[in-house]
Amino acid sequence: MARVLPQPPLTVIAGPTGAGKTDLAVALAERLGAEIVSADSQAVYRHFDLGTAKPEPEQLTRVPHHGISVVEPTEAFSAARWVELADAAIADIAARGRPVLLVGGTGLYVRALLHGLTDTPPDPEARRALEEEARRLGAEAMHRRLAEVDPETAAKLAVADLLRVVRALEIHATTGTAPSKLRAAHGFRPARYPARIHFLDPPREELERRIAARTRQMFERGLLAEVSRLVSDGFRDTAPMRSMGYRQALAVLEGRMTAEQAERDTVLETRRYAKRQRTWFRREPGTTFVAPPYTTVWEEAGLSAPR
RNA sequence: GCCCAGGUAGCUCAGUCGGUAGAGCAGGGGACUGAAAAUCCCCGUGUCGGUGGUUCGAUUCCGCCCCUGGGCA
Repeated sequence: MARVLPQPPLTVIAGPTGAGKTDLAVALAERLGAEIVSADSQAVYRHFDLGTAKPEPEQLTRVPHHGISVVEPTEAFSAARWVELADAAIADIAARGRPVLLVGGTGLYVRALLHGLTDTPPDPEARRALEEEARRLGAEAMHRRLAEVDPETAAKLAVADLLRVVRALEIHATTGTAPSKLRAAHGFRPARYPARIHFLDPPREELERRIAARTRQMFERGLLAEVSRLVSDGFRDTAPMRSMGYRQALAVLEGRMTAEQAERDTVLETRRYAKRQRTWFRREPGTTFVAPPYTTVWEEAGLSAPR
């Protein structure tokens, strides 16, 4: 665990896809002489460029970015690995005497960085065994089993949420302790970084417009071509291929969807995702929701908003 | 102008043998501790096109009107 040093609060710029995080962050970073650490679970993957809406090359040269295109899609990535990367980047930037701007919409990553995760690394073997059992016995049986070893966690998880049920059983299998106990103990640790989180929250209509425009642009710029390249490079069954936009583009290439359907579907999914992001950050401590033109973000950084 | 089929939730439609109605999609709310752009949970009142009539009671039956689609002129 990183040592908690006395430091000014970390400025975090969060917000739904399409709210304008990148543009704001780049402008702000230039004025502050800051560097940007990206908290985006998809932008970490190399080769997945168009559909993840990474910053433009021109923006990347204007301000140093960290956490973008840093792993191969075939690597098993995780929130914990991202935290390691982010910790290292933050330390580096601080050593250079420059401010840090944490920018991104992945709630789990932000929370993991700010508060840490429990010390329960994954156990691929245990997981594989559990997944195999789940295939044989079904979700109900797995949930029942979790209820025996950790009733508290079982009560919180829906039977159908196999992903979390299996992970909880995996933690129990490798540590011999109920995950709820580990989490409760973890809750008492101090924050790893004090932080001010600004959640960019455009009015619904505006956000919908921006999501639609941005999705159209992705397809126009050649998302289908990118995906076809990714498939022939062997990235068909990787995590980022499952994300919005990529999933739909793949369906088009495999003849399961028309291009129009794909674009429409991507817009819908992105809208829903934006809602989930809002829900997540609503209960993240230290978060303020701000509407465009986001002047309070500038003011809190000690600057006056441009124009 | 005539004939036929429809007009029910934002959309597509089901249904009520007369007791004011329900699915899918859309939409909304929520959960989230190492896959997280993932995974998962919950939420259905709307002048049943309008207006008269029959009836204790009409969205349901009858008349007329309006609208939409198709056919015939």
